[in-house]
Amino acid sequence: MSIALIATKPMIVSTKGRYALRVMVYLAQKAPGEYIPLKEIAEAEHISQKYLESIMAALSKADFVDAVHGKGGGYRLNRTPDGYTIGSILKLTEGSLSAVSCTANGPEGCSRGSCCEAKPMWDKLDAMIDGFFEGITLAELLKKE
Amino acid sequence: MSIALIATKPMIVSTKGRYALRVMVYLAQKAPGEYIPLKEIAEAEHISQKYLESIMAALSKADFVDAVHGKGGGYRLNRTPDGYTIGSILKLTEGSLSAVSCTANGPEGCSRGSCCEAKPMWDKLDAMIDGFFEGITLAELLKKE
DNA sequence: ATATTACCTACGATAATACTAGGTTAATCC
DNA sequence: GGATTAACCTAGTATTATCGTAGGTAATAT
Repeated sequence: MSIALIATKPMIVSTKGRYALRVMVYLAQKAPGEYIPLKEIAEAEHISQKYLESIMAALSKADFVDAVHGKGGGYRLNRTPDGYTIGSILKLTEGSLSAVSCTANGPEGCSRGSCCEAKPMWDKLDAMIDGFFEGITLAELLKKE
Repeated sequence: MSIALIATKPMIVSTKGRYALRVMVYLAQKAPGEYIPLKEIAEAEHISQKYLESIMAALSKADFVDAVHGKGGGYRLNRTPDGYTIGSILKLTEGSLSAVSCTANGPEGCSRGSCCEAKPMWDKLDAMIDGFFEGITLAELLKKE
């Protein structure tokens, strides 16, 4: 069984980051403290469970969620939803939110950096995007509309 | 001859769009009305001339630049530098500046759109990025620092 | 013990970017 | 008119990252 995917273009936030966000939203909507098995999340959200596993590994290793094995186990949030910024979740899964490669590899990632007319613009853009995502918490995402 | 490239991640603005910007900046710094052959630009900017050709085709077809064949020919800007927004140049070459695929394919590009908690956030982000790039002209990019 | 669930390593399919190759058309200069 | 210059056109390729699959191991429950 294969599902036709809509043609994708490189984006600043890929499927991976958006899946992570959806899992976090799902967990946030559950009773606090309750452990939710990944199978349930994958089915409810129609996301490949196997693919989700790799994402959960990152979230778990970074201590964004608690995990317990075995029956009755699963994942749960570690903090209240207002304790997560969207930026922190996306940075963890995407690695970086830089909009251009010029700024993605540290301050000296671009050899033309010192003489590039556009560099200040990219820096400003990155700062703006970072501020945008760091200014929103998971809790705020839940309040619909 | 092959040049090792720095590992790249998908970005909102790819090499293509940044090359287009560099060409436009280069042309803007020349005497207005003067035709500049692509060979000169490619050498000065250390960009593959062949690759630039495909970018120039888009800029020319969209009437961002004038082009004349033959000796003494080349490309030149069509307007004064303040007549181009960075957004217009990037949209032309990148196709879209959407940060997520959810919003890249029109308002109804995502099947989950109507019930997605994150959709308003993506829309807001896109609007912010669009406003950012549309608020900067080529002329402003030239004024260093 | 067995079922459940997280965790780990490796591989594969697809698609886009960033090129390369080789030509054709149009303009200028001698 | 021929040669040169330079834009334009079509097609192909290498690399890379994303997205997903496959099959196992470790830990916790009944």
